[in-house]
Amino acid sequence: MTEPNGQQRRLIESTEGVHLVDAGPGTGKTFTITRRYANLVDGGDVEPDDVLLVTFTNNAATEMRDRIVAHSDYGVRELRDAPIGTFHGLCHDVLLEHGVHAPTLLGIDDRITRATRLVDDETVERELFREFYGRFADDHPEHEPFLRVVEEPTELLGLVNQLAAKGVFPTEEGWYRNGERHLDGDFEAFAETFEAGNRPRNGGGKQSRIRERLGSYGRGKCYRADAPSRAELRGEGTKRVPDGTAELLFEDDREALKSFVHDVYRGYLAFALRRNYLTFGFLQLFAFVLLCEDHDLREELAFEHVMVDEFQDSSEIQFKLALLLAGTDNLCVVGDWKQSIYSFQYAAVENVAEFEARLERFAAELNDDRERVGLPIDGVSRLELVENYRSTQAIIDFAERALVTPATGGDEVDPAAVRDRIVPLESNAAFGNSRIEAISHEDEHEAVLAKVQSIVGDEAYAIERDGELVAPGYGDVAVLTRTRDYGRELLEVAREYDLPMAYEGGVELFRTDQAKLLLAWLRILESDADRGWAVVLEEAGYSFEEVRHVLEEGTYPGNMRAFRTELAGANGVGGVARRVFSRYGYDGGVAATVLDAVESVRAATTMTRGDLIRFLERGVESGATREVSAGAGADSVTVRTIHATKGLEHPIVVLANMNANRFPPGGGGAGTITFEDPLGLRARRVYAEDHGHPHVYHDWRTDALRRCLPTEYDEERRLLYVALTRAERHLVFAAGGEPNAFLEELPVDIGTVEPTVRRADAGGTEQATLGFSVPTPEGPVGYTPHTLMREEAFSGTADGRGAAYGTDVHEFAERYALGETDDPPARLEPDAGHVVDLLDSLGGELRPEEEIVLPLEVDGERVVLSGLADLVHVRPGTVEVVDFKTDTTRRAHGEYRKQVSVYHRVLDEWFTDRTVDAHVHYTYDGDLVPVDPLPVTDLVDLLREEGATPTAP
DNA sequence: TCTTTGTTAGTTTTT
DNA sequence: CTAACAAAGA
Repeated sequence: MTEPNGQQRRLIESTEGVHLVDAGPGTGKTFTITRRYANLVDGGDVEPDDVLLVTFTNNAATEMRDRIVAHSDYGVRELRDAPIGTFHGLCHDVLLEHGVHAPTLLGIDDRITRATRLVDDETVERELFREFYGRFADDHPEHEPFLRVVEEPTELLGLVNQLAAKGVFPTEEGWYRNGERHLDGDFEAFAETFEAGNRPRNGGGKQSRIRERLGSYGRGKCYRADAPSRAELRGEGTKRVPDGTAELLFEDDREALKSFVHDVYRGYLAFALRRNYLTFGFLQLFAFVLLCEDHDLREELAFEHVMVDEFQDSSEIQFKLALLLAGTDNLCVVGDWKQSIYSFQYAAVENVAEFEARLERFAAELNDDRERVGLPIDGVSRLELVENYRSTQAIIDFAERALVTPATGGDEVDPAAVRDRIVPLESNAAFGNSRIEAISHEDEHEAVLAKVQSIVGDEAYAIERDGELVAPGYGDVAVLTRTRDYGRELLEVAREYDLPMAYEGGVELFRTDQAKLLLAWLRILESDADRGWAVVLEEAGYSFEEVRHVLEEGTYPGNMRAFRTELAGANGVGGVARRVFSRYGYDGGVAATVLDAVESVRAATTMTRGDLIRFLERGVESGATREVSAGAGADSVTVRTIHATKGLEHPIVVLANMNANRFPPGGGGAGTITFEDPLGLRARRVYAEDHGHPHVYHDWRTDALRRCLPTEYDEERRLLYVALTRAERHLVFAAGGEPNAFLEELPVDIGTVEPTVRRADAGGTEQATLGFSVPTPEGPVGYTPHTLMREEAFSGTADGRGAAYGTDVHEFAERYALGETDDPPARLEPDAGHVVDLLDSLGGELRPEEEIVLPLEVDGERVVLSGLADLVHVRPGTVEVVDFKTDTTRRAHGEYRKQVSVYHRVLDEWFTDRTVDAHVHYTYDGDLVPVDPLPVTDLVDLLREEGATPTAP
C-alpha cells in the first residue's frame, strides 16, 4: 500500500473533532494512522509534542514511530522524545516527572520518587501482596468475618486490580469521586437479565434456563442455616423460578463487605508505596488522580491531538485518561469491536461498541464539579475503513459467520443484531482462489504436520507472490492455537520429523528442556545433587530403574564425569550454559534466550551459583514467560497462540486444536465485578470452628447467582474471528477426534487425513507412531472425595449397597486417619477393616484430599498420572498417596466392572519429575494383597484398568 | 415422546 | 461449565 484509498484519505485529512474509526482486519489501520500523524505534524502548525499517539504494546509503538519517520519530514532524532507510546509508559513518565505528591491526593502520606520501581512481574506482585495481606489480617481483627473466609489472598489482588482498571479508588473515608456506584450494583439491570433467563422454553413446555441450572443448587454443598432451600429458590411444580427470587439474590446490604475491600485496597496502596513500588494498575491510578486534581498540570500536559490505536483493547480508566489528556476536542480512536479479545487484561469492548454513550457519560462524570474535559463539541464523526487488503472475500465472509455461530447447544446468538453491527469488508485480492477445509484425526499433531506437508508445494493451495500465483512453502503456513501448550507439543513432534517449524511468542522459558538441563548441570556442579544427575541420566536414555541404581551407587558414567570436569573449568555461568547447550545441540532461540536471561540477571545482581540455581527454580515454579525469537530458518512454519497474532497475517492459516471442550474452554462467564455481584467476593467457604478438619460451608448466594448468569461466549467468537482473519488465502481447521461446537456449526466439511508425516531429511514415507494414548474406560470408576461432601446419597448400584455406602467408607477413612474416631461401624465391614489395616501400616502425618501428580516412565515414554487423592501421607523424603476404592461392583453401561484398591507410593524428586518408585497393594474379596515392588509398566496397566488417564508431561 | 434429574470427564489467553 | 448419557417421570 503506497497511496491511501478514499476512506483512508478522509481519516488522514479529518484532523479536527472527535472521530471513531471502525477499522476491521486488514484495512490498513496502522498505515492510515501513521499517515494521519505525518499529515498533522508536516502541516506546520502542529509539533510532534502536540500529538499524543497511544497504542497498547511497546512493539506497536516502535513500529508506528518507524513508519512515521519513514513518511514524514521528521527524523529519528526529532521524534525520539515525541509522545508515542503506551498508556502505561505515558503514566510512568508523568508520575516520575510530576507525581511526587500524587499519593497525598488520595490522603496517603507517601511520595513517588525516582527510586519508586515498577513491579511488572505478576508472580512478584503476588508474593508482595501475600506479604501485605498477612500483616493486614493481623492488624485488622474487626474484619474477622471476611478474613476467615478468604481462601486465596491473591483473589483479592485480582479484585483490587479490576477496580483500579475501572477507575474505582479508595479515599481516606470512602471512594474516589463516584467510584462507589460500581460497588453498589444495579438491581434493575440485574432483574432484566434475570427475567430473560427465567422464561419457560419450548412454548412453555420446558422450565426456564435459570430453573434448570438451579437444579444443582446445593448439590454437594453445605450452607448455613439461613440459606433458602432448593425448593424455595426454584419453586415446585412450576416452569419458572418464583417471582421475588431476583430480589432475594441481590444483596443490598453491602456495607461491611465494602468496608473490608476498602481497607484492603487502601492498605495495599500504602504498603506498595512504603515498599517503594508501583504496579501497572497503580501507575494508571495515580496518573488519573493527578490529572483529575492538579488542574494546572492537566492543562500543561494536555495535547492538541490525541490518537488511540487498537481502542478495543482499552480499559475504562484508559478511556478516561485519554479524555483528560485531550486539551481540545481533537480525539481520534481507531479500533474494531470484533477484535476485542483482551478482557482478562481489563479491555472493555464497550469502549468502542458504545463509544458515544460512554464518551458522554465519562465526560459528564469528569466534569461534574468543574470543567476538565471539553468534549464533544460537534458530536462524534464515525468513519469506516472497509477495503480489506489482506484476505480473499471467501475468508472474510467465512470469518463473519464465526461471529454469529453458537458456541454450545444452549448458546443463543441473535445473528441479525450482530450482523447489524458488522461493517462489511470488501476484499481487493487480485486472485480469488481460496480453500477452506477441515480435518479431524485422533493423532492430531501428526495429522496437522502431515496436512502441512501436503500443502507445501501443492498448486491447489497456490498463494500470491509478486503478483503471481505460486505453490506455497513452509514459511507461508502458520498454525494458530488457543493455548501455548498445544503449540509447544506440536513443535516437539515437528522436531522429531525435522519439519521446519518455529514457535513465536511468550514461552514458559524456565520450563523448557534447555533451562531444565542447564539447571541440572548447575546442580551437579554445585553439589552432585541427585535431582541434577537424575535429569541428565534420563535425558541420556537411562531407564527409570537404571537411574535409581546409578543414583544409589553414585556410579555416574565416565563421559558425564568428564563433562562435569570440563564445566568446572568453564568461564562463568555463561560459559557453563554455552557448553551445556552445545553438548545437547541446542542452538535455537530458546537456548539463546535462556543464556540471555541468565547472563542479564548475573550482570544486574551479585549472584552466586547457588543463587542462580534458586533463581531458575523460582522460574520453573512461577512459569514465567519470556519472548523467544524465531529459532528455525527462514522457510519454516510459524506456530503462535491466537492472542499473539494481533496484527499479523499469513497466506495459509491452520487453526489447530478445534476440539470439543477446548475451544471454547469453559466459556467466558460474567466478569467478576458486575452489577449482580459487584464485589465478586462473598463468603465463598466458611470453615466451621468446631471441626478439626475442613467441613466446608459455601455461600448460598454466590452459588445461586453464578447459576443465574448466562455464560457469555461473545469473546470466544471474537477470538475465532481474529484467528480466521489472519488468513490471506487458505484456511484449514484441525481437530483431534471430536470437533468442537464451532467447527460443527460452521459451513465446512470435516475430512480426515492420514497422519503419515514424512521425515524431512529422508524424503520417504517412513511412518512413526508416537504418543501414548489410553482409551478412557467407560462408566463410573469409583468415589472421589467430593462425594464425601454430598448430603444426599444416590441409589442405583448393582450390589444394592449404593453410593452412600462408599461415601460412608470414605468418611470413616478420613476421620480415622485424622484421629477423630477409631472404631469402624459394623455395617461398613469388610471395607472399613481394610482401611484400618492400611492406615495403621502408615504412621506419619496424614492430610486429607489433595491433588497428586504421579510421574512415571513407561516404555521410554514419560507419563504423568494425576488426580485427587483421598489421603496424602507425608514423611521426610517420602510422599505417599492413598486412594481408596470400595470393592463393590457397579453396573456401568451394561457391563460389570471390578474395582480394586490401589495404594501408590511416590519417592523423592517431585521437583524434577524424574525418579519415581511405585508400590501397589490392592484389596480383593476382603484380602489385602501386596504387590511389592511392582514394575512400573504393571502399575500403569493397573491404573489403566482403574481408569486413570495418562497424559504427556 | 418430551422433560427432569443425576452423573461423569475435561479444563486459558498476557501488556 | 457443558455435553453426553442414563433412567425415571409425565
